[in-house]
Amino acid sequence: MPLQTFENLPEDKRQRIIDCAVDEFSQHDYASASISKIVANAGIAKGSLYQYFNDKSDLYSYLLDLVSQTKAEMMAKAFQQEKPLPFFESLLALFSVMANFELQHPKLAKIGYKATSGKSPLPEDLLIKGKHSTIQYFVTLINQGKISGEIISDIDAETAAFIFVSALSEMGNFVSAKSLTDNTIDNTGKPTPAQLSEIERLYQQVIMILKNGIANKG
Amino acid sequence: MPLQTFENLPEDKRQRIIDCAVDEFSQHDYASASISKIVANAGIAKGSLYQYFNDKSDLYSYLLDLVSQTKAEMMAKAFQQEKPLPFFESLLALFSVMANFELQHPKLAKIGYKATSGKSPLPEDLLIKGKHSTIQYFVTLINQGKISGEIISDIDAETAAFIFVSALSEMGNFVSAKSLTDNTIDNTGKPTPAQLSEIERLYQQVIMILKNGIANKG
DNA sequence: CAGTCATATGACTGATTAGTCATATTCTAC
DNA sequence: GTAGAATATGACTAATCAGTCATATGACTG
Repeated sequence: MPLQTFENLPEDKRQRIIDCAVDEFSQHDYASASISKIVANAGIAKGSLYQYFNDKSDLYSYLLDLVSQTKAEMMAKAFQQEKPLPFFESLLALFSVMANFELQHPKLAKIGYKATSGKSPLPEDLLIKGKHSTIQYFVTLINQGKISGEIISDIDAETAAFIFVSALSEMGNFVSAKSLTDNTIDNTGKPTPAQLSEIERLYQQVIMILKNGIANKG
Repeated sequence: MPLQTFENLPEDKRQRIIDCAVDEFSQHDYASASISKIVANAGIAKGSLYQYFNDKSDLYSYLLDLVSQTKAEMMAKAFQQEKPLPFFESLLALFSVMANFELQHPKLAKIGYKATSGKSPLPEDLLIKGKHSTIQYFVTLINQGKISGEIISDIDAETAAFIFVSALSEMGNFVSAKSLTDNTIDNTGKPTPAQLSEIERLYQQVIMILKNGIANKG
């Protein structure tokens, strides 16, 4: 965790350091990310950074926390409402949160993606554990769907969960790849209404396919 | 491309160098992969490596070629037969090839995965082009399936293709993650029969879900 | 044996890295 | 104003990196 000195910093300076660190770690994996470049961009002395963080991995942990906290906040907002939703509405809400996270915090999303896709100093078993717990979350959701009768009971929950997680983790890339080819981007960092509706269409289509399949049963 | 001198090398030495380079580039992304470590492991002088390859990126290109050639060979073997298959059988064959590639050449698979998942010196647009062309391949396949009546005609082909590619690219990880938790691994590098049947079950399940969906329509 | 040529070598260069630490500056309290 | 604590600094260390090059080795030729 960062030292107290970092929390004591004036807000703008603290934010500038975070921004520069996020920039660097979103563009390079852990090993290649350069502390020297971060301090140069942030306009502080290297020694100063080591007043705020114990070492490189301490800074990296801080950023990972920032990623998961930001995502968790968006989740909490989306699900703040009442009772458990029907399965496919939960799925829609989840996809929506993930897509919005990608659009509103693309750099944080990249850091998270790098962390889970193998290029981070996280021990291999921790990574696998993380993925496994994400899959388990979906397994639970799917099993609830089976009980409520929304989902075919002899679907393999783990396989279905795997497909969801794959789609979910690649959707961000797909969305941003599509954005790059469109001319609909403004560079304010905020997604345009055109992008938003395009994305909404995308994940509704994805859920449609997962729900009904693509085979013609006529 | 590698220089002629590399092709002239005695087979065992050449293979040792390739093996060490594959080891290094499968464990680290391009920037972090170390030429110094490769030559140390291979037991050759650093100068020697530069007799065989122009520079680091030349060696890397060689490995990427190795990845795509190896995969292409497996594809060719799987599809050497006659006429175009029905859509879902093509899909099954494709999944099968990818899973076998992952199991038989896990290190090459890792290099390929790193190259497409953002951490390589490949220009961004080339990466996107690569992904796009993979998706386009599926789009074509799906559109053929629509014409032949196997696939619902108002499915969005690009969205479906995206789901396939996502599942395909994550399947390798999923398979190897499952292998790690099982006790069924022997360390000869070859997959055990138990693994193979487990994997076959997995991608049959995946195709089942993509085909029919998971919703209960009873 | 001598001459020629392809290959092998590892010390070296200049750049970059994470992290340190003695010194300097700034802030707080009296 | 002044003592003392907290913070800021950047030159420095030791390690590592990709890439170079003068020299050495060894194989083949006449």
